[in-house]
Amino acid sequence: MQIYEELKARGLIAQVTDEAEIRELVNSGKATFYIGFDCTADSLTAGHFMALTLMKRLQMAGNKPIALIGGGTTMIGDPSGRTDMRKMLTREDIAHNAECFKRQMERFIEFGEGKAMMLNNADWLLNLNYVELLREVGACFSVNNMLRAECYKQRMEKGLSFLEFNYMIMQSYDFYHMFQHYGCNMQFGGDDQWSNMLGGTELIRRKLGKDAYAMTITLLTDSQGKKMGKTAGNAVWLDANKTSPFEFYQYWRNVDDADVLKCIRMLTFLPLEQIDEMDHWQGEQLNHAKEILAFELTKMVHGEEEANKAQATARGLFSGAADEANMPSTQLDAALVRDGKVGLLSAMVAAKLCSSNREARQLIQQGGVLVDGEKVNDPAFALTTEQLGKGVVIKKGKKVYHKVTL
RNA sequence: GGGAGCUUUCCCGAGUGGCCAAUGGGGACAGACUGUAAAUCUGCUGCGUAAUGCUUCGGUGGUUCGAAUCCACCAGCUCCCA
Repeated sequence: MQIYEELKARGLIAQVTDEAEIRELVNSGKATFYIGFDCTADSLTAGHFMALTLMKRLQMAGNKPIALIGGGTTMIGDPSGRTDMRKMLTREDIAHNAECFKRQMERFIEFGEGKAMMLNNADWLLNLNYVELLREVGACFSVNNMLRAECYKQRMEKGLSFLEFNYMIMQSYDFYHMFQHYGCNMQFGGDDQWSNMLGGTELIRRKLGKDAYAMTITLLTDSQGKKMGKTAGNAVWLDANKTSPFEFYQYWRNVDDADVLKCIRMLTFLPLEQIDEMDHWQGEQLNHAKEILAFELTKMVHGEEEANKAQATARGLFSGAADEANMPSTQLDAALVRDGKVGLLSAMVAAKLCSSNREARQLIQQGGVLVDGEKVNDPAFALTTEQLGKGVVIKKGKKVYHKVTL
């Protein structure tokens, strides 16, 4: 099976500009393609991960990836898929974030001579001259068409600033620039980028009379149609300091039945034949599929060793025999000790299991807290220093485990 | 540039002088049931408690015994006219 067919079979392709041409291009390994990453945070997220795997897949098929760091476009902020304006970031923040992105990407993609390239659009966007740009590319864009683009339409009610309106032009310019200077003939991106990407192919056609292609990746959404890769509004990060390998593992371990196979197919590198076999798994069997998913992804992001640890910890915890070695832990501040004890409430807040004593108390009263396997009903419960010396496992709800020590 | 309106707790959205920490919905979290799933039902959702305590309703200042609610100014946003 060739790469294009594989991508299709994995359900990764959402929209393409010209299927026949693109198939030919990627299958023959002649594509030089880019994917842009706007550096709005200091770590990549699970959402970016899919784009990285796609780069890798295409690289393995002989194509040449360009990872474009959005040092310039982040200065503007992409309005696509958002109902409010992004917070403006400073140049320093953006530079810092770009650096973090770079380090994380290097773990997945091989960069270097003849391999993948990493570029930063700050290098050409930040020095553009306004009037020149307007004359050079501004003339090629129809405001009428832009306003019809899906990504702006959604914003017509809430309001759209001129700054954000220009995002499409910047992204188009990126493609145009890389087409000329790096032979980049294709762009990939999330499906919400479709209109921005078309802007680029259109610009290249108008300015250079050449064809360039665009393809979007299916957005990874759960069965409710919500974007995956977030917990309680927080992103699942690839940085181990922001989302520990255990938490990362658990996130995937807990996906809905309805989404496991889709995730395995889209995100892992397991052979399709193997995945097809899992396809008819039902009920409890899917639990095993979830384990496979969680393990595979953790392995790719944090390495095999961490994946094994996370899996062992998870298995131990949920089969009752607690293996405390790898669970998240917190060392309590000695200042919390009163009369040789630390109140459970303050311990839980210190471990960030709750945001306030109030919340912790409520949890305890509802029977949601176990200390070393014993249910605690008394909010005044305290942990002795001897206990803490050995380490105490606090279980919040069904699946949050945390070890506290002194 | 002129005019109208809006700004409430995580989100949407009630509330137009005391009965408001503030209706309702969503989400989140917890309990039961389960397969570390979904659905369902229940609880809970500012902070702190011995407590009728404390701090909130864009910002600042004012009126009042008392304001999220009234007034003034400022800021942000939306709409209409130019």
